[in-house]
Amino acid sequence: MDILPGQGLTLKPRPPFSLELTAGYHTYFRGDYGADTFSDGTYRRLWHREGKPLLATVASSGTTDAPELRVEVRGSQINEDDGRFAVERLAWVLATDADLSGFYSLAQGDPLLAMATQKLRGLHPPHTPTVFESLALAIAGQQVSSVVARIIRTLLIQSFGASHFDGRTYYDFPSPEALAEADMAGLRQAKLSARKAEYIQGIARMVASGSLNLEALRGLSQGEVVERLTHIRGVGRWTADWVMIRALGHPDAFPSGDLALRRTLSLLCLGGRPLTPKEAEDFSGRWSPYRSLATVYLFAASRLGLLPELAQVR
DNA sequence: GGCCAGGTTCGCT
DNA sequence: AGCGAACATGGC
Repeated sequence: MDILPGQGLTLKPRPPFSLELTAGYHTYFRGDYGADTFSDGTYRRLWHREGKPLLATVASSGTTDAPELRVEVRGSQINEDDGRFAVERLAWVLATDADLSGFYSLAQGDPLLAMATQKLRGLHPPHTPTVFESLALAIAGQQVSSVVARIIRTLLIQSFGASHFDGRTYYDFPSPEALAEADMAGLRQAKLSARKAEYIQGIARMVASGSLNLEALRGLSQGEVVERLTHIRGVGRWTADWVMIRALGHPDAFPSGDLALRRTLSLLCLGGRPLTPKEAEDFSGRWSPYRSLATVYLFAASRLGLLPELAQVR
């Protein structure tokens, strides 16, 4: 077990940045969720590089306006390249380079967002390490309630993403290879429906075999991403929207089919009157070209129980 | 026990 | 194009 490097790495996010909010979001502000852990001010996440497990821990050593993160990387026989890899991953996962200024300017002219950005100042849009991870997570969570989604996702990660070192068990998101080789019974034990198991395994097999390169979606326009993703069996518009927000870091995606998002919109903006996906889409136009951040802030507010306060704004 | 949840596909009109 | 059913499962 090595710790890298002795003197400690630092990461300087673009201010304002709140580790509490950004890392917290990964766990739905509950301490842990799947492979992500955030407790006692420390964010932990494991992933693999060239088959080697790397455990990164991050704690804040600055403030929201002068942010600085202390990073530690652990693993066996790790080298400086592993360290660089880990820091790069962290920068992406915590979106440390994200520029919030345009969104915050827009928010000044929108009472609801003004309140949300004030409450959630420094929240950067959290990203999944890989496109595959967000895609599989999204499919696992299709249609079911967030409570059920959490159960299914956690089981999936615990069943296929375990990694052992230093006498402990840690979890990474399962590799495409692991899910490609999984037997149907195992996937069903993770409470996936036969259909979802089939979707996820199908994608895992294509990625593992090299016939589908999800990482190549980076750099394509939103329209192209939607086009390509929705051609994959099991992936509809909702799933593509979430992948663009969570994995690709697109600025202006909006999952207008999302029931939770529509309910939030209904409560905060329409006094409880239900709205259709089309209406939600039209409504979201006012937040363009920052609709991804608007979505992230609304979900963060919801998970932190801030919706009642925000509902007062209008 | 029935119905609804952070959808998607498939088979009908 | 648009509509309904099926799909698993937890919670109210």
